[in-house]
Amino acid sequence: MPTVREDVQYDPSNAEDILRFAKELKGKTLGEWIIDHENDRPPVNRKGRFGQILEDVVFGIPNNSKKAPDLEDVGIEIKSTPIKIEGKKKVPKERIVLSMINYMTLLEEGWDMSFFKKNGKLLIIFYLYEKRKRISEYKILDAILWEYPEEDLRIIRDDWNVIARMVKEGRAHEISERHTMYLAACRKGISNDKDSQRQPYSDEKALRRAFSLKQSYVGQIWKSADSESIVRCANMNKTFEEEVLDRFTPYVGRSTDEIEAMLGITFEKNPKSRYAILANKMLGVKTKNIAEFEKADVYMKTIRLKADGVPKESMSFPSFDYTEIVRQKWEDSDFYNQLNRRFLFVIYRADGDGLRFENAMFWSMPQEDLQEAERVWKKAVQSFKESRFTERPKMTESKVSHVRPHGQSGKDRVMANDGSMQKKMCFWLNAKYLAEQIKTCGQRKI
DNA sequence: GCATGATCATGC
DNA sequence: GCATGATCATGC
Repeated sequence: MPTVREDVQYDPSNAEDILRFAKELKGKTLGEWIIDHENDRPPVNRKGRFGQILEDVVFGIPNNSKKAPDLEDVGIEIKSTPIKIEGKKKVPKERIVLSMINYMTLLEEGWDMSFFKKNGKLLIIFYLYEKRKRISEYKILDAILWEYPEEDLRIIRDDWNVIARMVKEGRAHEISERHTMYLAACRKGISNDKDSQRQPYSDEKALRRAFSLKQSYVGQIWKSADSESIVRCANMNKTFEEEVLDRFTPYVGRSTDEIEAMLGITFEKNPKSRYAILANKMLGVKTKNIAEFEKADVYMKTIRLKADGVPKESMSFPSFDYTEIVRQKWEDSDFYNQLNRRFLFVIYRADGDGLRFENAMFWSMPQEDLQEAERVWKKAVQSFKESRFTERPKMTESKVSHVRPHGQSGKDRVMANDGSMQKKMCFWLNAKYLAEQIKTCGQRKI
């Protein structure tokens, strides 16, 4: 029996071609395939039905539960997973369920055979789940070929070991999803005795379980589908930071007009985000979601210097929630988390009427300044606790940071910890402090 | 010229 | 509709 039907429009032995075919599904619905099958395949909304139809009708792979991946030649397993709309965001609706766990054979099969061989490479089709629609109407959002990044694989392998160890210790019946990080043993089927499984080192029956990728991890995969990778095609001998800074090199010293001309962009108006947009363009990416930036928690900020090298403005951070902040400790506060990461400063300097791109640099806050920020934060929190909302730390009181309004207008108010309505505020890094940091950091040279 | 308050533009 | 990054405006 052939692995795939003969009329499929892709080459099942060529991963690239499979991905091409899958990408072409974007924007389509299963309805486009199953019209002719309406009678024998009523599109009832039933768990897993979307995946079955997709594999069968679109990819031409008959339903099976064999050990080998769906596309055996290239070792690719096809998975479809629903995305739902939550507020304004699209997020995964479920975990992705992988192969069943067979407690009796798990240990002898080992990591490779029991897990990696079938689940190591996934072709993931994301579709938009909409409550009132039939599955033939769900729109396919995206398709990606997923291979686990090295650092994720380490964690997943640890997760697998946790599960295997419990089987080895005769505790398969105690396995739970909360024991693992990315990979989980999720329950499968109904929880009655009839459905329970034997395990090798105990007489106790264990629930049927399958390997699955946790919903939060699916969220990471989904996000990465949506972002771009800088190092994907980069020179492997360079570090990530070197690669990033190199992208900016051709523009160093050029005026923003020149850069815009080089990049072929024009601004009709003069949006406040102009230089941030320009920074993204110089990096050579279309979106803001640069995969490595997200993973490494790098925070890109544009800075405009006056001719004398001092930033024109202080640097703002997201506004805080009074009710939250008074309950938080410094170590788990938002401001601490915002500061305690790597920054990428994209720096422009005033030159005549316009601006010149000076350079880009990575920066992290020195420890002693982080302590100073902590002092400012604690002072602000103390004032809020005592309902002294106007006595917030001013720029003159600390060399590092201060608190200032940050709303959409002066009328932009939020509920404070004492129930009163107060102006929306945020922490800022002082312009002068930034000037000093840029100077010392700049001497280390990019 | 600087500190502080206020607001704009974008995108989710 | 609002959070966010960024910048503008004003008064001392």
